[in-house]
Amino acid sequence: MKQDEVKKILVIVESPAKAKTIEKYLGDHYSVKASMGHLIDLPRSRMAVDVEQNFEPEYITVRGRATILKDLQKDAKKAASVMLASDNDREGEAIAWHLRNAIREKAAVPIVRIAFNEITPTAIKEAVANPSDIDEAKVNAQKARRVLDRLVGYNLTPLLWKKVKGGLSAGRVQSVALRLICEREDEVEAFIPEEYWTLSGDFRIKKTLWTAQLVLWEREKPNLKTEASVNEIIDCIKGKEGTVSEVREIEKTIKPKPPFTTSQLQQVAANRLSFASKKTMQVAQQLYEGVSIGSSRVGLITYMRTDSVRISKQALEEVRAFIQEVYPDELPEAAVEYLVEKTAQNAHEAIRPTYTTYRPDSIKGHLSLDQFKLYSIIWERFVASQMKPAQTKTISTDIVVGDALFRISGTKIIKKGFYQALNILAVKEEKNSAHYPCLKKGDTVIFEQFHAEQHFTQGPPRYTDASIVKTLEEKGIGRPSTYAPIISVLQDRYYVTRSNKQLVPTVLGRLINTILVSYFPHIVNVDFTALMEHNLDSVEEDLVCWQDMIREFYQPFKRQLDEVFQNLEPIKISLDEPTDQLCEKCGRQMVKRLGRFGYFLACSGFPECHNTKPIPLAVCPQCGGDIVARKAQKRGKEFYGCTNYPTCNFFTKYKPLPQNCPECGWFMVEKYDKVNGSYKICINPACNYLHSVESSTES
DNA sequence: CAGTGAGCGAGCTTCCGCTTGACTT
Repeated sequence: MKQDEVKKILVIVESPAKAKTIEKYLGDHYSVKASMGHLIDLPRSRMAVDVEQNFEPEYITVRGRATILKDLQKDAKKAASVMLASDNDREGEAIAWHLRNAIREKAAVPIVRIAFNEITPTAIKEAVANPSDIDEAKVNAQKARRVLDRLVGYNLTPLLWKKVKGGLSAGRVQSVALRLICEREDEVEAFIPEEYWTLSGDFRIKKTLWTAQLVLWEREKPNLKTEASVNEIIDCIKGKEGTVSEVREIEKTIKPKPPFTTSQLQQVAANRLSFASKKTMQVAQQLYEGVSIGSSRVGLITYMRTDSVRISKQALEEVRAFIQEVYPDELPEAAVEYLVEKTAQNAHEAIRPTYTTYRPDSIKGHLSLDQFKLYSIIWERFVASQMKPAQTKTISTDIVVGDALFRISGTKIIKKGFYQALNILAVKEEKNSAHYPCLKKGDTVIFEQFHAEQHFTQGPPRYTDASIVKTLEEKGIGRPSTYAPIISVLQDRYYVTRSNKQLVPTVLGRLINTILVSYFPHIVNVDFTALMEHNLDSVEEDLVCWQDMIREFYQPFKRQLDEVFQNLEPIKISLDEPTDQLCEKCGRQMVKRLGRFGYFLACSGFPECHNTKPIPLAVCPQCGGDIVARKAQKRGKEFYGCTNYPTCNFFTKYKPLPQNCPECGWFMVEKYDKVNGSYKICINPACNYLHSVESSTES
């Protein structure tokens, strides 16, 4: 009874997983609760920024978050004091500020702000011992950021509704991402592949056949545009003896890479594991929240939304002890330091395993395949980052034949260094050292055969999840928590589609981009965010008042906005795509059209003919009808059924793939299970055709 | 725990950033 009367100190953090850990560190006198992000924000339904009244924002409790806020207020009333421990960055400061205001309304308890940049007992205890006040200037910087994004988004978007059509959107971040993707597509289209040829020659040493590449012809880089030009060279050198003119050895030191930030994790997971950004974050969240190992639940990685490569002292000591034990020769004298980007807000550590001692292989049985893969790359990258560099030796051998210079080179690892910790992350050269021929200057070789090979110059690559995230991060656009949602929103708006792993703009996406770039080039610009961040810094340093910053941006923006609203003619170009289907009602061609609920087939004879139907995805194996996407009653998940329902009740929750089963002709679907990962399989339960996929891009 | 079944062509939609769960019978 008496214990209940002892008032505890209420600590409020953002993430519930963090709350649990911190409560453990702080002990009985503290109660740690989570806000789960922002609880108070601008309403979604209206602008809620009073441009006449000095840009005063109107804040409300976020829909669905009222109970959390009420509970926190209740807890605060019963507490001895409150410590606001939201993340130590701009958004975190704003969360703390809103919480303080809300708690003050209901409870007369002392409220302080505490901050820490890592979840370790030392850091937490130190933070608790050094409370401070909320940094009002930082809060103002967040306010400016929030208001600016609202003004941009909620002004540009209705312009698109009015001039193009409903359901569209525009914003400081998404519209720049769209622009990048569209401009890259322009380059891809403008690119004209050029033919070129290369020449290689085979020679033998004992039993082994080696292939050398032509690198110089008459002392110049060969510029071979046609097969005839290659043959000319071959004619000149055929039958001549080759002489080794030089053998060079180049040694190279290769340093390990820093531990993962969110952006780097998404890039590597996309490139190595074929994970979409969204999937990477979902799986990382699972690892962060914890998996059951034995009877306990273990959070396997640190927080996954971070822009920093910083590592806690405690983790450094642990990983060094681990390396000492497992790879004793690869432990550097001192811990390896990595530079934290100047633009990073640095509120969290890098993404790393919480305990290095949980080696991927030792806990594989407790993880799904995807969890195992993602955990492995996080673990490997972290351990490797604190090991000694690797060393390679490249032997490059030049062989002269007449006026031609051929070269053959091979690289060998001479010191494995951090490569020893890499398994999934290892690349070919790291796994097995390349061969090279044992030749020395003056040796002669006989070329048995020459090969002319035709090539074409490659155009610029389209953006992928990996490369768009990389670019956005480099330009400072978006934050770790938004990289994945940015890609999703472009797809949800039908601005961009995914083809294999590539991001391809749709006709609609390119139209929207053209409008935005034509009339708002300064805003839909990679430099706009950089300028904004620069100004926010001035607000944060209390050099500029946030309203002045916003006003300077808003006045010209508003003028331009009014002008475009008034003078731009509504865009009426057709976005319909022709199909080879004919309307069964009137015989005219059907077209693919984008409606409120996605694409559908419509008769091109509209409005005389009102025939519409869903897009067929596959042929029904039961009755030959069309399989189409359906939604279970409101908010339900999408499923796939036959258009002849209820006569035919064929039904599946798996999305049909474009190809049919080569064995029975039924359609194929992609399934996932924890043991095997993703695979393609025939929908026919009696058919066991299975086609495994190494890559799964969908989440 | 399993079952899930329109419409689009009119009258609602939207921003960025912080965080997790998530339908009905």
